[in-house]
Amino acid sequence: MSASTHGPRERIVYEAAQHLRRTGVAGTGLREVVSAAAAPRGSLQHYFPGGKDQLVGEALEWAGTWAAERVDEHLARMRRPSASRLFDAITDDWATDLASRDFERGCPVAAAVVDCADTNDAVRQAASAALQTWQRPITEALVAMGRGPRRAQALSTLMLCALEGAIVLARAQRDTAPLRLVARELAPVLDA
Amino acid sequence: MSASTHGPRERIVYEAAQHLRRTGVAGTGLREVVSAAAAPRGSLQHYFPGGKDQLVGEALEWAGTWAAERVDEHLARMRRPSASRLFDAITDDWATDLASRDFERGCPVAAAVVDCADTNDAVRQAASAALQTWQRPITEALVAMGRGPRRAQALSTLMLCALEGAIVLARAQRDTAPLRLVARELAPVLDA
DNA sequence: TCGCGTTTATGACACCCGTCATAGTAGCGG
DNA sequence: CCGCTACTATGACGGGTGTCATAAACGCGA
Repeated sequence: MSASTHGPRERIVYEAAQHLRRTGVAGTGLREVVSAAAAPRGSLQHYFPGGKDQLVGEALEWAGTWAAERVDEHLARMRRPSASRLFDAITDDWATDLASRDFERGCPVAAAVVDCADTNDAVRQAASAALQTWQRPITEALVAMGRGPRRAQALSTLMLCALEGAIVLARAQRDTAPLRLVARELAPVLDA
Repeated sequence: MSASTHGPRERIVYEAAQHLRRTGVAGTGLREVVSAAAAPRGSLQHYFPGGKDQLVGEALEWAGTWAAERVDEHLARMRRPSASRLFDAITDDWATDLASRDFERGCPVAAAVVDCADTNDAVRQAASAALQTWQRPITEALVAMGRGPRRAQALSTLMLCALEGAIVLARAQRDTAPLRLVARELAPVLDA
């Protein structure tokens, strides 16, 4: 969960993602990111000639694969996996993260969509791709549990919708209740 | 849905809300809002001495009450209202709005939360209040349908979570499918 | 030791931001 | 007509933004 491999480039991408989670795309200053990453400012134009768009894109990609790996970890840890148990684990992850950091950080993908869906198609596509990266292992797990591909896709979409919305509500009211609620209410649908 | 009463002040608030929906808080420039509202720039410091925070706060409040009224309209139009039918109507509203405007505009409340939950508590509180304003008529309708107050509250929270998340996913992939999906999948839970 | 890619350093650029100070104009009651 | 309030107009300020140009240091192979 910390700064992946130790190069400055990786640290910048990681720190960009974290900053995205807190203040969105427009609120994320490149100078600030670089200084938080303890990286030289000159590295920006060297490693990210595509400018801010490229950096944000890579941050989203990183976040997507990180989330996907996290899903796999949860699945590996379960002795008898089920859809509701997986969703429980994911929402619990987020509830813990939100509460422990005082609701500072949300989902970077949601931040990118909300800020850029209209004005920056490159970022929007990166967000969409990150979402797919995240969703794939969930869908595959559901298939492994016996659902048909279509049904698995629908259920994983439902999970991400409820999760993203619950994160927004949780941050708004500074309370993890929405996350616990969606986990509880969706369980019957997910396990049906 | 257009510019409420015709005063410059109202137009500014309305236009601020619309701009929030497109580019978030940080991406919303005051000069731009004022010019879109065809209002004099001087009106800003006259009507909103609290600065940008006040304007954003009022925009969120306006959006909250507007959404609440919309809920009441849907309920009034139904001959035999049910939880799933109400949720259908709401998601359908959003799907139509998103598609008709090419996924330009999302939910202003989500935008405010994503951008400011960490850095601007005044805006965060305004977002939370708007969410409550929106949720109340839904909860009350569910009570009128026979649910207990606690259950009604839980179900309305579930609706908003799924809706907010579905809006994010829909904008990311430029497809209203997530909205239709959550409406379909949640129906059994809502009507149980 | 030289040379040459890779990486870093730093300052400048033009632009947009929110806020404020200040002066101006309407419009209405007296 | 005056006077006062509500509103508008406009320019400036300080600061932050992403981007670029340019030069310096580094590090490794020859």
